[in-house]
Amino acid sequence: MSNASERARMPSIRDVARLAGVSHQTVSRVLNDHPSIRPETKARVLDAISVLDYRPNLAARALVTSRSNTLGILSATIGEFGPTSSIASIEDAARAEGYSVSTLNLASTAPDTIGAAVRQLVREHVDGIVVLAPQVRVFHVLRGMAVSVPFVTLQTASGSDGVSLSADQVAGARLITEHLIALGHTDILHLAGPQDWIEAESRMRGYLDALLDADLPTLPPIRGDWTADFGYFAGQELARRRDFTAVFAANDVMAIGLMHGFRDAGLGVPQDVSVVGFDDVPVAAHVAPPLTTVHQDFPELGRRAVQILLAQIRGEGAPELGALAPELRVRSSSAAR
Amino acid sequence: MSNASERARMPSIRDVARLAGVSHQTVSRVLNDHPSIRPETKARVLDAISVLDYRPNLAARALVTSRSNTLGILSATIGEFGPTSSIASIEDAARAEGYSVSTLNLASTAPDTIGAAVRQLVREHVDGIVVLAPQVRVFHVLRGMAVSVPFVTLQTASGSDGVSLSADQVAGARLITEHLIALGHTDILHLAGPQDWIEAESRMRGYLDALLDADLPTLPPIRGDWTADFGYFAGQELARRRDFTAVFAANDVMAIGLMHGFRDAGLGVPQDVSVVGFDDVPVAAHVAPPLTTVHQDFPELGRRAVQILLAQIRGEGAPELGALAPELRVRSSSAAR
DNA sequence: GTTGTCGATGTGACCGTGCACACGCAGGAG
DNA sequence: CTCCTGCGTGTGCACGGTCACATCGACAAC
Repeated sequence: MSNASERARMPSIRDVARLAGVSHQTVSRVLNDHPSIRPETKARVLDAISVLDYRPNLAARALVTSRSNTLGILSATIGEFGPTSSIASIEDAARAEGYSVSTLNLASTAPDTIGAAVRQLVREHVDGIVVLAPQVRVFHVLRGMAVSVPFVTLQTASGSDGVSLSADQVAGARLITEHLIALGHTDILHLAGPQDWIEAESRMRGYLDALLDADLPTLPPIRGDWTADFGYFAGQELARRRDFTAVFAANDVMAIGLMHGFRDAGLGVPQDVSVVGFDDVPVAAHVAPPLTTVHQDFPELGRRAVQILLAQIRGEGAPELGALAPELRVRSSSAAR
Repeated sequence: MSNASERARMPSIRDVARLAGVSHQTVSRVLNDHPSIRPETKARVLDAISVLDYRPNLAARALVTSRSNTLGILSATIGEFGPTSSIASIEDAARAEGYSVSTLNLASTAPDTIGAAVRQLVREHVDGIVVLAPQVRVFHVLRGMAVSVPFVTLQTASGSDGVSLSADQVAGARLITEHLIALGHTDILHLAGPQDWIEAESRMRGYLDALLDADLPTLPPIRGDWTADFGYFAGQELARRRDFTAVFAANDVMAIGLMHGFRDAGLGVPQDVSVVGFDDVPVAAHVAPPLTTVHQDFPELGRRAVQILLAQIRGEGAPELGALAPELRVRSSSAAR
């Protein structure tokens, strides 16, 4: 009934030491498994630890070592499918390595917002940061601000300095564009992502490369915003023009909206026009018609990010990881011309 | 070129004090805006702070106050749409109140896994925990383990003790079932969520309540797993039976798969059978046919969770928040019989 | 004038760890 | 026998804050 449990201090390293009949330093050695310690002593300490149900105080440890065993995740993606899938796996991977994870969502990508976010994470003494901010701008800000902790960005590298990784977006886009070309399409339109997004640029580049290689004409791309609603309106508008027979949408969600727009305008997919997407979201296989798209292994991407970041933190060389090859998933939304 | 910057200690409260010509305690008072401090002194201190670019060391503060200004998020949902949307808003709300956020994903919901996760967060000294673990089992484990920090669960309360909140799932399910009844359907099937999930139970209850009130027969529900793939196979199977004219799927993703299954089996939606879902995922409005569903305000849910948790932490009374009313979104996948 | 109260500030201890260093003891080299 | 080396362990301090208490002057009440 009293506040006894509230007052009860957690057992400290010295309480353990007293019970085990050793000095606090010896306990510390056991905790950090220092080599030179007698097995018998170690056993006594471990005993005391379990008797008292002792847990090291992470704040105290962070204070003295000035490392927190925490990774920060800086995310500037509002509910996009890919990044969201990566986040969960980043977390798991980090926890598996004994790191905690502190997440921070960015509402805007204004440079000072980004700066403030990074500073906030630094304040929290994170040992490293994974950045999921696929906007070009964020990339530049980070490069310019001399972040004091190691960080990894999850996106296509646009330069060679700074550690960064991603699935090979260019290759994926090229793959799916070539798929359309192989089906006999010659007039292929691209419904792109927002200009600021690195992945939008990469996907467009892959698209352009494929067309160029095949000596096909390129149409001016439509700039979308990743949303299904935009895809829908674009579909309604585009149905009036008929100077294309296939559309490559930069992500599945826009592709689904686009098909809806075409449908409402009386255009059949894939009879009248082929539509393909990018990402392979879970419902892609089940919409009408099932969507041809490019599959990416987002969870693996997250795991690799952690691997690279930890190597950096520990001062090891970055593990050599080949680019993650995206895979074509051919379904029914694309057909021969 | 040297490691000068690496050696450079961050400025501490005493450095600031020295520069401002006051004691370290005065600086501390300024930081925690203590009332009795001369404006002039305060200005001098603030000056020194900005000159040195001083930032308080959170670990040191956490050590002495034994509070970390961090909230934990315990999530046992693998990529479900709803919880994922809530997480982002929980984070934002927490950051807005000056709290950091530490996220922890659960791979399994085994009791000891949950226990370990909670202990891990407690070890990290979080001041409170938001639990997004809609499984009944998790709920019971938490209730049984006397967690030493305040926590809030984001799900339908199945009892009155323990703070918990969610959109009113029962009401939403009832709403959409009544919609089907109003369209003249009398044989309505339910494609339910996994048995262990609280929300699956609530949605089923709403469905049953509506049928009971209307004196309609209930068919044994199908137990699904939330995935589109399951919905697809269920659709193919169910197409053989024709003892129903409408299906209420417990979430949109299953509904989309279900429609695909029906389609492949030659059944038209909504001509031959009506299909409705739950959640209102972004693509729901754009699949073929656009899906009738129930909209839930997940971000608001997250914000409220933080509000309640902080009130608990600060020892204030819980703010009285009415249940979040879900809204019916009628589209084309449901039609009169 | 003495005493009490209050505002503004300083002093020192303490939170729970890890680190640098010291110490005793054993064993091998000279 | 002395010296050195390395193992196993202990001692004291530092990390960067906050808290309890002391101090000191001004001013009001008696």
